[in-house]
Amino acid sequence: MNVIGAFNDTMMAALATCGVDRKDLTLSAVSLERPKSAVHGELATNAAIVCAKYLNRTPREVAEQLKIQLETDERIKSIEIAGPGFLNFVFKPGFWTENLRATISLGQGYGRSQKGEGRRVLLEFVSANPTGPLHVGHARGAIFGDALARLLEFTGYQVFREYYLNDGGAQVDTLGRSVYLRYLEAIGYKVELTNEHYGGTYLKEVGESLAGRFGEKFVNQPESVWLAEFKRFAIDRMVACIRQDLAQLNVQMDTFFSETTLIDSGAIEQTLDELRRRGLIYEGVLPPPKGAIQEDWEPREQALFRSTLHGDDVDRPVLKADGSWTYFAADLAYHYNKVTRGFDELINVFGADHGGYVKRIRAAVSALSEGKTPIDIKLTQLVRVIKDGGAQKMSKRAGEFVQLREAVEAVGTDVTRFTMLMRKNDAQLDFDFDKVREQSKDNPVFYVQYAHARICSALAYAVELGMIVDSDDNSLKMADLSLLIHPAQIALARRVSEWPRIVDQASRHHEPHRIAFYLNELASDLHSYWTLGNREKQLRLIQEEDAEGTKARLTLVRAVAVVISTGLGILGVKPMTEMRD
RNA sequence: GGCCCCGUAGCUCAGCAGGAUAGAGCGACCGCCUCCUAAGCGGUAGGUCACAGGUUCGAAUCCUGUCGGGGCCGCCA
Repeated sequence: MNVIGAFNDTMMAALATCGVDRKDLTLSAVSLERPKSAVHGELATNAAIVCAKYLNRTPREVAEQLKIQLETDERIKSIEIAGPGFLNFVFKPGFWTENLRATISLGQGYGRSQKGEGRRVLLEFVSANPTGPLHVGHARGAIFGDALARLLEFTGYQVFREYYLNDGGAQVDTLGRSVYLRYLEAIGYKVELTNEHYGGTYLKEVGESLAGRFGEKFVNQPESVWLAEFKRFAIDRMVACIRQDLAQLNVQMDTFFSETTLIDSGAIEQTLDELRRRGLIYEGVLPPPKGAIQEDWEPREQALFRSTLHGDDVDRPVLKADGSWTYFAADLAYHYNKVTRGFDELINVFGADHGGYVKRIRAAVSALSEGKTPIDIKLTQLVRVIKDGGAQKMSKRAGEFVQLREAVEAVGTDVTRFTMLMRKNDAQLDFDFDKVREQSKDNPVFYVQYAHARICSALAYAVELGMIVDSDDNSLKMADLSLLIHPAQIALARRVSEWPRIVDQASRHHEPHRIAFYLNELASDLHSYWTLGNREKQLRLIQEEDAEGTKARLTLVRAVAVVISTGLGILGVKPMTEMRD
């Protein structure tokens, strides 16, 4: 049920009778939206302006004809032509309020759509190197990706959540050597970690486990004896740790895709063979990077991927000087794998430090799928952690980064999630430890939660008074909604009606933050209405002498609660039914 | 040098696929609880949407350039 969408269809039909071909592209520029100012009606359209040129008539004429067409519609109260040819609509109150009944009937299904038509989307996110626990910066990608997944599922897509595990590169050797030192340390040797090692104390227990398992077996042994085993052991531990961190954020992966399986299975060679067959791999010499002076740079002939044919700036090497694959070669194989798994769309969520990688991945997918598989790459910008009034530096190698677990334990999963979703993904974010744990009004999540809790409280009170049967919605479904006539009530109902449209836009743009902002506005409308009841007694939700009116008003706020609860669900935040301590 | 992101109120940020008089929160100031939760509400003050061109009936939004902040730039991942 989407009353605005339904009216939009009516309008488009009317436009067709004015002579606009429904397939014409100018129709995509036609909008039906809530004007900024209330004097321009409840909804306004630019249809007449947009189509005037196409119809070879003045906007005013088109507007007049549209007005006559639509004026007889039973939903309409009045239509006004304004400015250069806008049509401003005011609807009968029932247009908005009857939607409340539908909202309650549909419950968590209100706003859900089948826009995605079951298309299969592979969403790759987090993909942090398995060399330590997640930190606050990773949390943003994790939360963004997970909320996006929920949003897409809500709009009819089938989403697969995947973590790409970089368990094959040199950084994993570093990890293996680091735990070897911790292993020696656990046995009782004095060791010195250099900046060639990961110094985080979280590796100590890994060393202790290894000592417990192997005793002194690997002491004074060459790397070739122990490295492979220590690497594997450490990675398993790190992955388990990362899973825990994600679970604490309420994030679950469907798959962890291992880089080493690509190497071991020969998938990289196969992918490169395929590309070579298509003439996209060649031996060549790259120009030196401009600007930044690199004293050790030397021209070298190497195998290159012709990514410039697919929109990249330079061709990319796939083979290192020592004969091993570059990271990008593995990535080509990985994305070839994604393409051949038959997904309809790919989405990658990267951290800002991978910004320089976007074009070559796009080029890779374009080449590997022959332009058939669309890919969207979302970058999440940096998170600055503010603690004790200052920004914290994060350096994994030095082991002094702010661990995610610590943060979530301090502020809670819901607050962490909501806070990070109140920012657009490509804007920088300050995660202010001190503020966010205050549980005060500086915290938008409490504002929304509070609105929901207030409604639950009122409903519970009405049950206590015997005015409705229980918090089950059946007693509300029969309410006489024509009793809702106050502007504040209509405004609230109107906001509820916007929900399907907000969901649709957020989904289309891959921007879950729009849900968070909408919920904030909805909560604001609710609080505003609630407080009006202090002054104007007839607006108070529960009035014992007015049973029918009470039901109607409770229907209104119950619908608000449904939307808040659904919206929070998309963000992965639990609604609260009470907030008393 | 090249590429990507950002530049909107004192601060942190929204601004929907170009629409009419640019918004919210925080901070400042003035008000509102005998009452369904004041973790709330109403009001006042605060803007050359970085700058300059261009496209358009119409630009914070699209294009080009300049300036400023951040990120990245073969043999790290």
